[in-house]
Amino acid sequence: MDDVTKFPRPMVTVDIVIFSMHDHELKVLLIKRDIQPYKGGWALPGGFVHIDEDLEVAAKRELLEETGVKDVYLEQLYTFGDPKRDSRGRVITIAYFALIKSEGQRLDPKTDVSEANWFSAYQPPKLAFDHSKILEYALKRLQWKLEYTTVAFQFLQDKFTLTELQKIYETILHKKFDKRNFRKKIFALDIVEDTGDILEGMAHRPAKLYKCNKKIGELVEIL
Amino acid sequence: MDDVTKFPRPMVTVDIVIFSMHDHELKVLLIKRDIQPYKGGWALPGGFVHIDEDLEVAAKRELLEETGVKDVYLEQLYTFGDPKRDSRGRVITIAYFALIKSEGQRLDPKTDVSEANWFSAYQPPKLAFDHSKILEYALKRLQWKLEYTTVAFQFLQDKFTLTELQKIYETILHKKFDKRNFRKKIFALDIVEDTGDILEGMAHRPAKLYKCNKKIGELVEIL
DNA sequence: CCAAAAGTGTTAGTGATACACCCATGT
DNA sequence: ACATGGGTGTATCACTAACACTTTTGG
Repeated sequence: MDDVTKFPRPMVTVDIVIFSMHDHELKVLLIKRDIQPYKGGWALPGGFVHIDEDLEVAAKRELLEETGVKDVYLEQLYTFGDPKRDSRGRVITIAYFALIKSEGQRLDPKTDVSEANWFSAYQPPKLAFDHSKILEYALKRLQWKLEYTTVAFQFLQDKFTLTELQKIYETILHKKFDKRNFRKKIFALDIVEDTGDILEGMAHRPAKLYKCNKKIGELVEIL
Repeated sequence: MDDVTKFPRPMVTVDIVIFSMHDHELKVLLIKRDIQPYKGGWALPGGFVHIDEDLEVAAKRELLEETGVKDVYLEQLYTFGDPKRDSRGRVITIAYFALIKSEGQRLDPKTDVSEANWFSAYQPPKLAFDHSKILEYALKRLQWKLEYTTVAFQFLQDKFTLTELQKIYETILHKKFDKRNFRKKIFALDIVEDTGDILEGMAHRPAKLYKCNKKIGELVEIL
């Protein structure tokens, strides 16, 4: 058996768990399958890796094709390879984890998909294949990243208020933070900068707008 | 294109970065390749995933076949899929991260391999394919795991002295710790238990032997 | 008695938590 | 003037970091 290229080969896909924050709720983007198996069911966007295509490139391509979403924060999540996870045969999937700014983009699926939609990440519908397991794994990663890196800013526009930032943390980690302590911590970490602008038009005192001065995803112990 | 099983398929392998601690040095297990490409060169143990085999099972099987090592702590590390990483064609590899007790096992390669040996993990020889990159990634994971989980105990026998434990940390993280503070921390975390035994026969005061009372890899902020 | 590693406490500083009131705006 | 969320400081407690000497053994 010297010619290793003769081994039977599995199929390889990428699946993307993409999160966003809408109306103070964490959302995950799902697509409605228009082919079997699980036709008509909801699934993570994803698809087959082309034979000459890098994995991350494949993930970005599938995301764009199936949902119209681009310019995301993307990182590899985990590879799922249970031999029985797909009834069509051996399919190994490399799952990716993506974040996108709230109200960032319109959904505009192009291929293979009848519909793409945002769902509550904590109460998703039943999902095809082992996608529920992948989603759970992604949620854990998101929580971890929030506490130890600056990914939270990825959910926000370039300019944001500290209350918006705090809500991101509270929503994803399911706990309340003390406003004064939260701000003290953020300032002490020196990860935001006052832009000088304020958010007007509210029926209360206008909030200062800040921007992030670290690279997204940079390792900084936040909480 | 409804029959997705007709897509051209990549090859899929697993590679295992297995660490151990010998003579206060972190070691990685490498095998000498006896087939092309990189014949005669050093590489991480690994090989093709069988068509009906779970990924973790494949990693354990390859490790046993190529090195004789079993009963390891094993977790998935990362999936490397650069289309050019293997000259034989498209090969995607799921890298695993493994730890084994010091002086745990004898090396006893069975197949496809002329030789298996331990090398300094920080000054390894030139490696085949992109295995240097995989090793670097594994070293980072190891350092992280050491600080935030109880994996360090995986390097030690069931009973160990606190100085042995401290040396694991110092060797892998490249820094010295104060003996008193280190012990205070470990005791405060309540992760070790006095066995009542002592390590005799040294030309100095004998050390107490402790055991770990947490599951290996459990999440506990150590340092 | 010497060498070598084991074992042990205190202090000062830093960061975490808990907590309540005034401010600026739109209606 | 009132409702709404924005913005701020202090006191306590817990944890971290720095630091040196005595103990026990074998040779």
